[in-house]
This record gives sequence, structure tokens and C-alpha cells, in this order.
Amino acid sequence: MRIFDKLNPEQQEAVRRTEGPVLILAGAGSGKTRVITHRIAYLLEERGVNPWNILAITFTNKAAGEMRERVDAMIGHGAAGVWISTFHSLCVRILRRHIDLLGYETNFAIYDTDDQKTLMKEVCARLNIDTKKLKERQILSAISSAKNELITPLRFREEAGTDYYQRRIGECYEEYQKALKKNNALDFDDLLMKAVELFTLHEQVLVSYQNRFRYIMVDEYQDTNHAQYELVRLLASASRNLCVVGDDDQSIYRFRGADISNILDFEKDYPEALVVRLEQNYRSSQTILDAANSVIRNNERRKDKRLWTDRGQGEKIRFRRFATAYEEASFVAEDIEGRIRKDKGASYKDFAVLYRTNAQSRLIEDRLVLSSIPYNVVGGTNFYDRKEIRDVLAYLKTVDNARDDLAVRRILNVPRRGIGQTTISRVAAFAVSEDMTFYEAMLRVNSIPGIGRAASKIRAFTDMIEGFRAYGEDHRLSDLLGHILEESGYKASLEDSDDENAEDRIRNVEELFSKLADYEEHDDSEEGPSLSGFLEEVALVADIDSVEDSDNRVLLMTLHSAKGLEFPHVYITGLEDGVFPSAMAMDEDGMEGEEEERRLAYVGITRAREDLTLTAAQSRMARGEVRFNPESRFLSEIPADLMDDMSARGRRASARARDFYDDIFSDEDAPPFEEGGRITSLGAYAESLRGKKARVPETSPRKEEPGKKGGLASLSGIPGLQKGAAGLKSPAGTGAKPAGSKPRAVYVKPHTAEEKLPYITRASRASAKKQAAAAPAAPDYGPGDRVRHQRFGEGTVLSVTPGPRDYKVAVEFDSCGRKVMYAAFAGMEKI
DNA sequence: CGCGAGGATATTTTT
DNA sequence: TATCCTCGCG
Repeated sequence: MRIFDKLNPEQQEAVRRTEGPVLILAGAGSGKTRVITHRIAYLLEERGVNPWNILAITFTNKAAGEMRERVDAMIGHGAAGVWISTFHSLCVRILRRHIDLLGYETNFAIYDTDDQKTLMKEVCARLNIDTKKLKERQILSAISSAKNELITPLRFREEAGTDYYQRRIGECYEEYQKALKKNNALDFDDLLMKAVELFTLHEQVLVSYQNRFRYIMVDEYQDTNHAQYELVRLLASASRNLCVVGDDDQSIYRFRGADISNILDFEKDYPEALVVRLEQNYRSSQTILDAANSVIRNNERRKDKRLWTDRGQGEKIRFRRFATAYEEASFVAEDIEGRIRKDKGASYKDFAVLYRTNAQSRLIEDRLVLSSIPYNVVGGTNFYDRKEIRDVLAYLKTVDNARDDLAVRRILNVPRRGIGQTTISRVAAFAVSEDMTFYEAMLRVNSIPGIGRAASKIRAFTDMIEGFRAYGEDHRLSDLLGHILEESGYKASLEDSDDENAEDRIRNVEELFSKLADYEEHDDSEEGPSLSGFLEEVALVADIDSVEDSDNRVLLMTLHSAKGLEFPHVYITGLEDGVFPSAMAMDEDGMEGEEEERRLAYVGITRAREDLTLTAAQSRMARGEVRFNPESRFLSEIPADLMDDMSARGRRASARARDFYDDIFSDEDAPPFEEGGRITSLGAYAESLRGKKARVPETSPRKEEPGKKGGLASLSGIPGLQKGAAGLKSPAGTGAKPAGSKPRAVYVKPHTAEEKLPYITRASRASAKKQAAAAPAAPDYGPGDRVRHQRFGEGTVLSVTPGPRDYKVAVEFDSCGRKVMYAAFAGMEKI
């Protein structure tokens, strides 16, 4: 049978058992996506299941898209009815249909982190929360955790007991939910929680979906949180045909509520479950798998398994250690360059550079630019997080759903319309007293007390928005966007701004434009393309979703983003204690933090197909300080015989450094610091410690502050030592633990340009800037030429003048008169 | 009401 | 180091 041709016996078993619960423990690279897609094919072709009855859930759009592609490739059009969707978009689809049962309108907005923060700020102001003591972020993360656990505001307050801060957070939670509802908005976590709420409160809705989804498959099950668990449980509880696929060793999203117990306890929830283990790896060499196995073996809380392959031993794992992070970046760039040159078959897209935090990409990027190596960075500042994009989206949101106060207020005075804080406060106060939305209040501007001259400005704004709505009635979405950009003056304000990033901004807006046009072309939803549809798609994109395999570029990303991907050549950088494993994670109580970091290491190692390179830097700059870190503990967990350690000498030195730290910081009579000394290297630091003039301070917990972990035990308390000159990173949980435990890293503040030099790539910065600022090509038309504009139609060019960033073009259009615009942005063609 | 300067503050990971 | 926020002046 065709479906089973390419499957090993375990995979076949997993595909064949379609009835009842199935747990597939799929190690990295063991072909789990293959199993899911083949299972879908089998259900459709051999079991005659209606595609409509199948639901496959993933975490990212990219994973969903790939699954869709593969299923289509096997089955063709017959699979079109199968729902393959992310958790979040599944919930949105369901809620768009039924959320009126919960008192929201079905065109609800979806708030992202930024919106949440803005809203929370208002809530805190209203509740007189001292945001110095209780930060918005902290409150939001508490609320997020609560929602992931399906804890309602009511229950949250009940459980808060007498704890002052918990009670305050409870108040915020309640108020925040009210504000969301008033804005007809849901945040990310609401999408899941409201869907569960819907199913719990309205059984007939649940039953209809249970009838529909007879066969449910969940990918990356180890990453589900309680809300997702509950959602799946409810949907599957009638048919019990639930197949979950996951790897407990790859659970790396604890911070967003993922509960590893969901997969570890699956057999308790479904005692009749068939458990299939997929341990044969089709991706990596045995050496890479051995390394991965021997690292992950150090975790306590896991199901034991052992990956194997028949692909042979392969290359040793390379380890390189450098004095500074800049040298580390140089090595990566030069190494990639060298391999591309040497190996004719190699191309840029075969390489991935991974790191623990987004901030680490900077240096590597700079260095790649210097070597003219094409690269893409996944994540970091999301495209949709950029100011100009958020502005433009706020226009679209306002036109789409004026109940979204945040969007309305964001653009009210962007570009400047002379509407100031006083006016905004008056409108807001009126809206509250009359119990209406901000926009409704503006529509009744004449009734608002105290608004004098500003009334006409407000009127002009609402007229404009109403005009956009009317325009949107009988125009395409992309035309509407063009109209908005033009009429609102937003485009003009971008073009006229002397902000040095204006060029990028314009480019980004253009990109949004083409994304909208693209959406319009390719949307295949039942309802057809709509503004809400586009905004929803935009709200639910993940960083990784935009990765195109077709781009021949080196990929840079965090270890988290790399999950699910594979590359022939992988570099994992920043293998230093404090960076990876991250100091933050290690500060947590117990082993959970460290074990999660170790799983992250496991994920990183198993991304590599042919070879893996690990790198570390003795010192790197962070937040304007140079930080000396010991080598990552994970390195020592990889057997030496698997490693090609070109830094053997460095490693010994590093081991000495580790001992050195231990000695110094655990010693009661610790050696002192030199007065006012500056430390530029570990050696110099050691020297300074031998001076016996001051004592190493006891690690002093900061003032008691809620939620605050032990921070920098600054040396400012030492007489004579410059404030901020050096510091010791306090050890795990210092805030709560007694003084005297061991600090883990040394911080040094560079004072002179010379001291900073090794850590920055000034040359590359300058050249990168120059490259970006290169003058755009002159347009191929000149005065007197006839041109065509996408929206304005045909016209005659009056003049072309070089502007600060781009050529300014004046055109007399046949239909709508004279316009002046930037050549690159206008995108006109000569006719 | 708009803008600039200067100070405080932050970096873990993301649907 | 880089961004954000607040404050004060024109």
C-alpha cells in the first residue's frame, strides 16, 4: 500500500491505529510530521473518513502550512476540507462564529503585547497602582499565567487571599477584562480561554464541534498549556479519537504556560492509549545524536529514550572558544565564508546560526555584513511591531472596528492634527461618563463640555474615518489602504520627516501594502478577503512563519525559533553559563529552569544534519558592561571523544577560571578589590583581587520588592571603588537566600573607548550604514514623460528632483491633478 | 500643544 | 548600549 511504503514499523503502527487515543513519542528528526500527514491520508483514503471530520492542530502557521502542503501533495484536492490550523487561529475561527454568546461582537479585535501594555497602563492609572512597585509587565504576565490556567478574575481574587500584591493584580485583572470587553477586543490568551469558556457554557456548541471533529491530531503536544489541553480534551471527549505527537525533551515553552505534564501524563488521562515511540532519527549523524543524548540524559523529569540513526558516525562536533564575542562572530562569518568557498555544493541557506537571546544577533549580523554574507534574522523586532506598521494598522483597525479605542487613540493625532492631551482627556472622560466608546464620544463632540476650538479638529477626524469607511464599501482593500495613506496625510508626513529611518519606514509601509495585496489575491477563506480577515492574519503571525526556504541566505535565530527546523550546518553560539543556560532561568528555584535550558540545548543540537559547531566567548558586552562568564555547563556534558576541541588550551584555562570563581566567591576571607581599579580581562581581575585592600562584599539582596529576583550585588558599597566600576552577579535566588553563596559572573564597566573597542564592530557599523544609505537609482522617466501610477492612473511628469533620500517627482495626472511624491514609493512605470 | 533634552531603566525565550 | 519616559520650555 502506497501510504506505508516509506514508513518504518513504528510509524506504520501509529498511522494504522486511527480509533482511540494514541500518544506518539517522537524524538527529534524521527519523522513525526510524516506520521501525521500519512495518518490523514490513511484516514481519507483507506478509512473513507470525510475530510470535514479531521482536525490537525499545530503551534505555528509555518508548521500548519507545511502540513497542508504535504497532505495536498499526497491526496490532492480531496484533502481540502481537512482543518489544519494553529491553536490560535482555530479558536479565532470558532469565536468569530459564536462569541456573541459570550457578549462580544464577532468582529472583535485581537490585542498584541503592545496593545495589552497600553491598556494595562490605563487600568493601572484608574486603579491608582504604583507602577514603580508593581510593573505593568509583571501584572500582565501574572494575568497571562492565570488565563493559561483558565483562572477567571473572580477565582484569581479568591485565591489571592491576604497577599496585598496578589489582590491588587486581581483587581487589575478584573478591570483589564472589562476594558478589553468594552473595546470588543481579546488578547492572545483570551483566544484560548474564551473558546474553552464557550464550550463549557454552551454545550450545544461544543457538541456541534465534537460531531464535526471526529479525528483530532495535535502536533508538539509537549508545548500545550492547560487551556490548550482543556480545549483538546473537550473536543475529543466524545470520539476519543485523539492522536497527540510530541517529545517531552523538546518542551521549551514553560514560560508561556506549557505544562510538560500534559504529555507525561497522557497515559493517565487515556489509559487505553496506544503509545508509540519513534526513536529512529532520519536527520543527523550518530555523533550529533550521541551528543544530544548525553546532554539530555542529565534531566530528571523525562521519559527515557535514545535516538539512533543508520546514517553513520559523521563529523566530530567542533568547539571553539574566543576571548570576546566579537571574535566569536568573526569566526562564524569566516568559517561560513571558507566553507562556501571550499565546498562547491554548499550554499548559504544550508547554514544556521543559533543563540539564546535575540540581542546576540547584532554582533553576528554586523560581522556577516562585513563579509558580504547574505543572511536573514528570524524574529527580534517583529515586522508588525514597527511603529509605522502599527500606525497604519491602527488606521485599518479604526476603519474596521471603531470600538477599538486603542487603535483610534493611536492615530488620532498621527500625523499631527493639533489634537492634544487636554482634548483627549476630555473626550475620554465624556466617554466614560456616558458609557460609550471613545469614537462614539468623538461623534458627539458638540456635547462634550469644555471642548472649544478642538471640536472642529475632532469633527474633521471622524469625517475622515467615515469617509474611509464609505470608500472601503466599493473599493478593493489595497485601494482603500492607498486612499488612507494619501488622505490621512500619513504618507506625506513620512516622506517629509527628516528622521534618519524614514527611508526604512517608507519601505516597510510599502511592504505592508504588498502583504495586503497578496492577502487579497490569495485569500481562500469562505468569506472572501476582508479587512478583519487581514488584520486577524496579521495578528497571529509568528516570527518563524515568514521564513522562506527559497531564500539563499544564512539564517540567524534564537534556539526557540529553531525548533522544528533542520540545517546541514549549525552553529550554536554563546555557550556560556549566564548566557546559555541563561542566568534568569538558573535563578529559578529548583531544577525546572536548568532542565528547560537543557532541553533547549537538546533542541539546538538536534537541528544539525551534518555538522555542528559550538562556540563560546570569555567576555561579551551587555548593556554597556563587559561580562565575563564561565563556559556553559552543557559543554562538559558532551563526551570529550565526540568533540574536536580546538580550544583545548582555552578550555583548560576556562576550567581554571571556573575554579577561580569558586575559590574567590566562596572564600570567607575573600581577596579584596583594588581601590578604584578597572578590570579589562580576567587576568587583570585576578591581579586586582590579590591586592588585599577591600573585601568582596557579601551578596546583598536588593530592597524587598515583589517578584524581583536577586540582582546585581553592586560593589558600590566598597570604600573607594568607583560606583559601577565592577559588579558581581549574584547567584541563584539571592533575593531570598542567605549571603555568602557564590556569584557566577564578573561585570566590568569599560570607561574608555579603547576598553570598548574589542566589543564593537565600528567598521562594520559604518559600512552597513553606508550600504543602507546608498542613493536610490534615478527613475527611468524625466520631465515630459508619460507615466502610469497604480492608483492615480496616467499622467505627465513635470519634474524630477533629487531629494535627501530619494528622487521627488511631480506629476500632473489626467484624472486627479498634480501630485508630488517620492519615486521609490510611488512605483510608477513609464509608458 | 509640540518638541527636545536628559535621566531612568532594561534583556530570556513567543503564540 | 539603546530605548523609553518625563519634564520643562517656547
